[in-house]
Parts: sequence; C-alpha cells; structure tokens
Amino acid sequence: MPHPAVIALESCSTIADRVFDQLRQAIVAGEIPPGSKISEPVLATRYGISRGPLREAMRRLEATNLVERKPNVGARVITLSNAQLLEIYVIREALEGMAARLAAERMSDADIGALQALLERHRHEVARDDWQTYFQQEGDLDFHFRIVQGSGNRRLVDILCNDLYHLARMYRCQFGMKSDRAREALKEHGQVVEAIAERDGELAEWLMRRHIRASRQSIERRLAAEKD
Amino acid sequence: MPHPAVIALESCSTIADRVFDQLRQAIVAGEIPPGSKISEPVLATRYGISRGPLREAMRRLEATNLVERKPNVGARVITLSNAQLLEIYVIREALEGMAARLAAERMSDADIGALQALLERHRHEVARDDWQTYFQQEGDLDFHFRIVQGSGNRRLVDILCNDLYHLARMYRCQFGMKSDRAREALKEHGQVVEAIAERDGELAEWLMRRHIRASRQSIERRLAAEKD
DNA sequence: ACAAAAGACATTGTCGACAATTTATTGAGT
DNA sequence: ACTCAATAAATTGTCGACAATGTCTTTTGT
Repeated sequence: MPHPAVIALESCSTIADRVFDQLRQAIVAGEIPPGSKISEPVLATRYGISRGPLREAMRRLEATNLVERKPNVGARVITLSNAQLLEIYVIREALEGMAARLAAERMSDADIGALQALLERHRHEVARDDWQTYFQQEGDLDFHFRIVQGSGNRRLVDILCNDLYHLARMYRCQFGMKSDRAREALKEHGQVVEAIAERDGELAEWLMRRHIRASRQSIERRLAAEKD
Repeated sequence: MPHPAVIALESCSTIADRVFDQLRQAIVAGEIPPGSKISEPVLATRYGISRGPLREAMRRLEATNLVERKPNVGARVITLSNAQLLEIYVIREALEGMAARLAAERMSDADIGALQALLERHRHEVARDDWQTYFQQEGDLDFHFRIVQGSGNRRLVDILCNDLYHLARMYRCQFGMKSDRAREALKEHGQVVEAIAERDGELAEWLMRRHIRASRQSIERRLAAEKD
C-alpha cells in the first residue's frame, strides 16, 4: 500500500508529465544526487525518450526549484544548504500555523476523527522502539499533510505539497536525520489535534507554530553539534 | 523609470526565457484575458518563434499556476475566482506576517531608513487626491515587496514575488479594484514600519497580519456588495 | 615550462516535420 | 428535425536534425 503522504502521481498521458514525476521522485530520493549535472542526452537515452519532453519536464523542475539552470550551460540538481533547510522550516511555521487555524475552523468532524485515529496509530508505532526513524518521519509528514488538506485552502496545499514537502524529503534522504524528538513531536501533534477538535483555531495555530519551531531548533542544534 | 515593484526581467539569452517573461506579463496585465485558450500555433507565429521554446515557457507558466493545462487538449489562462483571491490573501497574511517579523530582526538600519523614506513619499502621494488609485496600489505592493525582501529569506521572497504577487496584480488588472482604503492602509503601513524600526518582531508580525486581514475583509465586503 | 590562442568536441537551444489525439463537420438513419 | 456515427480538420505530443554556445584539448609562441 502506498504511503498516504505520497502525493498521487499525475496523469501519465504525456511523456513530459511522466518523466517530470519520475525525475522529481529520483531527485527527492537522492538517486540523482544533489549538485550533479543533468545531461539532456544521457537522461533522454536513459528514459528512452527524446529531448523535447525532457526539456519540458526540466522547465517544470526549474520552476519548482529542484534544479538550477544556467542558459547555454546546463542544469544541476540543487544542493540544499543547511541555511536553506532552516528557511523552509520558517516558511512551514507560518503556512502550517495558518493551516492549523483554518483546519480547526473548517475540518469536518469525520476528518478530525480520522486524524485522531492516525495519531493513535502513531502512538503505537512510537511505542515500539525498533520502529525505523524513517517511517516515523514519514508519519510526521503524513500528519502535517492531513492538516494542510484540512485547511481547505487549495493554494496552501499546493505550495506545501508541491514545493516544500518535496524539499524536506529530499533533505531527509540526503542526510539520515534520525530524530530523537519522536516522542515530543507526537505529544505536540496530540496537542494540535486536541485544539482542532475543540475548534480553537487560534490555539491550533499557536501550537502548530511552536511544534514546527521546536523541530527547526532541534535541527539547528544538531547542525551546530556537527560543525565540530 | 521602471517601478521598483516590477520584478527584474530575467536573462533574455534564450527564447524560452524571454517568451516566458512576455507571456507572464501579458497574462498578468490582462492582455491575454483569463479563461482564454492558448493556441500554440498562433502564439508561436505571433512571437515569431517555434513551438519548442513556447512549450517550455508554457510548462513554466503551468508550474507557476498562471495557466491550466489538460493533456492533449490545450492550455487556458486561469480565471481567478473571488474565492481564490481570498485564499491568496490568507496565505499572504501568514507569509508576510512572518516576513515582517524577520525584517524587524534582520533588516539593516539603512534599509529601514529607505523604508521610512518610501512611506513618507506615499504619504505625500495619498495627500494629493487626484492620484490614481492604480499607482496607490502599486505603491502598496512596493511597500510589501521591500519588507519581504528585508526578511532575508530567499525562498519566502521567491514564493511571494514569483507567484502570489503576480496573481494579485492579475486580479487587479482584471477588475478595477479602486480602493477606498488607501488612508487606512497607509496608517497601517506606518505602524508596521515603526515596529520594525523598534526591532519588535512579534509586534511587526501582528500588525502586518492585521493589515493584510483588513485588506482581505475590505475585499470581502466589496464582493458581497457586488453580489446584488 | 607556462600562457594564450586555435581548434575539436560536446552540450544546449531552436526548428520543422510527423504521429497521436481531440474537436468540428458531414452525412445517414429514424 | 434530431441523434448518432463516420470522416475531416486542427491541435497537441513527439521526434530527429541543425545551429549556436560553451568546454576541453592541442598547439604555438615566448
């Protein structure tokens, strides 16, 4: 069963759309490592297509900030610096805070119930100590994904799911990022869900922002520790 | 002198890049009206280019959400519904609130001085009653633009300037949007700048959010009044 | 031996043509 | 006259080839 957080693949009717999805997934998964040059001929032959559709896919990747491109020179997969990762968390704090507020106001009771069920499942997973941190992180993204969708703001969903989440996953695939914050994060998730269930938008936003800020600060500490 | 809020045109070294800028400008300005179908042959001949670069530009426009595209059917300029416009203001509230907070923390004294000077200029302009509301709105965007840049968050600048601001301008070109809120907006701008000058990030965020929320509510009222 | 220029090579950018799909038109049948 | 099917036209999707630009190698001069 595919993970819920995995955004549904687009209609594969055209080659350009399909290869865009494939390339994005390959980049996010680290199969095409960051900073590596993207050669149109080799990629075209690898995917068995012409350069036309490939270039269209590249333009979309360029627009989504997954590749950097210099005219007449070529394109490279972006290398997400530590500073850029922190930048993303700042934006997530703002956007997902707002999403939590809207979700508290507009989410259906059924969806809130599903969210609570998901949280319960995560609690059981975390209780098992052998559980891979990777899947813990996926569960984290899944949680955030649902709340963002609960906001009912189409463009908000779009920005987070089509840009920021992919970048976050890319960074995670790049470095292990084993989180020792799983239990605290889970507790914070519970607080957010509770606020949403009580339809307290202001509190939900405040809690979500604090949660993401704590994640960011955890990463900052880890990065500072690595610096030695 | 080109307006400061006009984002610098990209390097025009390649046809695809140049036509992307031209198309985006034409769409935002309403020269290519919303909802109109974009025919590749006619556009290619109009710009005197081949369909290859045109399609690459279209893919970028698709990724920036300025055109909607159905495979094997074609692309249309998006029609920004009232609900979507309000969605954008909600996102702006979240993002620009955060931008104001960061600007208060990180903006240089010189940039703050320039911001205050800009505000003073706007005060004089508003004092003249004959001043076109269009340029008032441009001044408004200019103000917001500078604060977003002052945040020092590259991706935040990117999201707002490459996506949301274009959409806001597009909507404004679509409908007149004569604002009777110029004086109030100016006063709110002054409050934000004051908070930034005092390096009070929390207050700056709060004031900026209230400012954008007030703008959104003003639009909501106008839309509700039009509904009759 | 080193630097700069000239050339060869590879890659990107652009174009025109063909294939596949959709849309419009025509025609037959009821 | 209307509906549905078949055909024709137009548009989108894809491909291979050529031109332009950049990069690397070789060569030449000091």
